[in-house]
Amino acid sequence: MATKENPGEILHKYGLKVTATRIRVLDVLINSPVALSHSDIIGLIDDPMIDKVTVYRTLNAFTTQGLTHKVANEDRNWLYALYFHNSNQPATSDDHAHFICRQCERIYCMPITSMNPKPDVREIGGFVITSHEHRIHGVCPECH
Amino acid sequence: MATKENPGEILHKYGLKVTATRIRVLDVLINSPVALSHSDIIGLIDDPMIDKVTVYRTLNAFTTQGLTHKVANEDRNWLYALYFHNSNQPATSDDHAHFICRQCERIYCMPITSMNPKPDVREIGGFVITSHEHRIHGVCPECH
DNA sequence: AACACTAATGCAACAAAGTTGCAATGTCGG
DNA sequence: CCGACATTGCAACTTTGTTGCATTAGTGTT
Repeated sequence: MATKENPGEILHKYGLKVTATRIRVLDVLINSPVALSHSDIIGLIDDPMIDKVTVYRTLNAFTTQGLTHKVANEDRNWLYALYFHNSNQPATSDDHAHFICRQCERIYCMPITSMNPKPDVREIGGFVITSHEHRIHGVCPECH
Repeated sequence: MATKENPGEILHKYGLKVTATRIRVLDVLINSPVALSHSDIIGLIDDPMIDKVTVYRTLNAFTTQGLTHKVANEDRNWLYALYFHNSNQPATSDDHAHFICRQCERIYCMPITSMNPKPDVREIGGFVITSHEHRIHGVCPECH
């Protein structure tokens, strides 16, 4: 799995210049089982010298390059997660679901399973379906 | 269908005091086939005397009382829609889907159909599922 | 190892959506 | 019609995220 590589190699592979802030942000993402917000990441890095704008731009660069994807939480803040977590091959936003724990409010990116069925029609009443996003609410393993 | 009643009756039925702003906001929602943002509603009322804070509080009151529900759009702004649109019985957030047009970006609240399958398991890998929200992307009838 | 090209950073200022406090006003049951 | 209580309107504020720009740093080439 891609997380066996070190952050520098991963950044290079995704066409991103290797800088100190990017390594630290990527490291935090690699070590998280859940999607993280900008403020989560700032908190986990826990260094007053880190610049918030640089972290915003880092996350946007990661997402543009396809290293991460973003998903809005229930408070409508962006959360970021690596694409290659929970699967061996790169995922796209179309082929995984998001599990939102109603207790801890954390969001897990889930691989496709029977919990996440695709629509079985491609068109209905003039509405043409091209993709779907499944947001599954419940309680995560840590919360019970 | 509930939209045959007038706005005053509807407000009363949902335990909301009948005021001029509430009637105007409800009227805009009744006449829209899609979910509307705060700024959409302000624009449709088109009266410089309308107060934005009052409209925010009106929409929160509608949602608290179960007259409307809110859904975040792709820009993570809240959109509001009547619960009783597109169905005869009141819907909950659990049993309908949202169709997001990738061209006009409008969001339609859809009744349950085969486009919107429920997860066929209630638990997987320690994740207990209690509800799901289906966000379906595609092109709406107006855009092709 | 040094160079130069280009991208990334750090700082301040800004933007948009939405909330809060509070005095003034309006609604509605009795 | 009155009084209790909810709603309104205004200003100030909060939070999240973006933009502009001068400075700094990474990277491929020589």
